Amino acid sequence: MTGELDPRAGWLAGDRCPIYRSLDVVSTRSAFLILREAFYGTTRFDDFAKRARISEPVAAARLRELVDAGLLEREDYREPGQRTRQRYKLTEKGTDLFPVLAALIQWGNRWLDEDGGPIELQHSQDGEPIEVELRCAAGHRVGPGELDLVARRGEL
Amino acid sequence: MTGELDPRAGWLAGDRCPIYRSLDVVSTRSAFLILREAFYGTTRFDDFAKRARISEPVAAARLRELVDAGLLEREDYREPGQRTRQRYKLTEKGTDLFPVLAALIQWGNRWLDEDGGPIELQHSQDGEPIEVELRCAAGHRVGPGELDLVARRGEL
DNA sequence: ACACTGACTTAGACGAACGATAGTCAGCTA
DNA sequence: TAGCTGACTATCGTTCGTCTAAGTCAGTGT
Repeated sequence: MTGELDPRAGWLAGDRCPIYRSLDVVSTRSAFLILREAFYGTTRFDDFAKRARISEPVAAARLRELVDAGLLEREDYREPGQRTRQRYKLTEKGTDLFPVLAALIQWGNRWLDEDGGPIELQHSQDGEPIEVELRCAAGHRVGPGELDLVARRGEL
Repeated sequence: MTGELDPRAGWLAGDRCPIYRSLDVVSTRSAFLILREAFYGTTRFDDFAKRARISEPVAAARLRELVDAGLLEREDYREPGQRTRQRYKLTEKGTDLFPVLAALIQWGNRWLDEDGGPIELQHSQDGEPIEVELRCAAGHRVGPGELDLVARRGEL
């Protein structure tokens, strides 16, 4: 990676760094696993704990944090003949984190599993496999060596 | 997200899940920050510690783990008149993790910073801003509701 | 020969993350 | 009214991630 930004400055190391900030919200394994379950369609407390294979206290803590951070929202709902319960739904902010998970899936499939991984993502319209890619506003696909990191106007 | 996969099965919860496996390699904040620095061009031990703002013992531990996992490689090098030193370089496996970092940058800029974030990624060829996107093999851009999670042949 | 620098390691302490186990509480259902 | 279930909370102990402070060690420059 190149760019006008002098990496020696290290000025991004502070809390303005978007990576650093993002990691404030999802830095733990359990947070990622809870989000994974949310994307898979899990909505109920017990299911989060069971499917993410984390203990209930951890599930409760993580769900609370993710709700506080605005990635999930708690919603009352009632099935006929049942009492009112809560379910957890991804907000737009939470949904927008999906590329991170998708990139982890893709990388894990490619590098950590001999068979290319047990699952893949497909486009529901045509069944074609999905890839995470970097693309510039002009529509070009961007390879690893073709990107610059630049400061926004007024930031340096 | 929909798909043939019954989320209730929870069969992905184990260690075959690519997300889970990926998190084995990079689950800590310091690992992400070390990788961030590697992408920014950092190569030397001290610089990793300083720029990622982590202590030297943590830098040493993380660098060792990342080398063991095959994301970085250690290389001897010698500047004229200097003694032989080591530097850390991203391998292909490590480089291929960049979309994860890029997705975190994008999400952090969008949701955690009022001004859209201090930095952005640009295509070095034409200076256009870069986005992380999901695209299927047929070339369609894939939105949040348009993806299926499916098991690979022989996996279910 | 001695100081200096880069690249670490060692020791000790602390809080956060996590698991296991057990308990609570509200509202159906019998 | 008593039991059952879903959704938690409480307590305890352990491991993990991290820090600070200090020490090591090899090669270079003086």
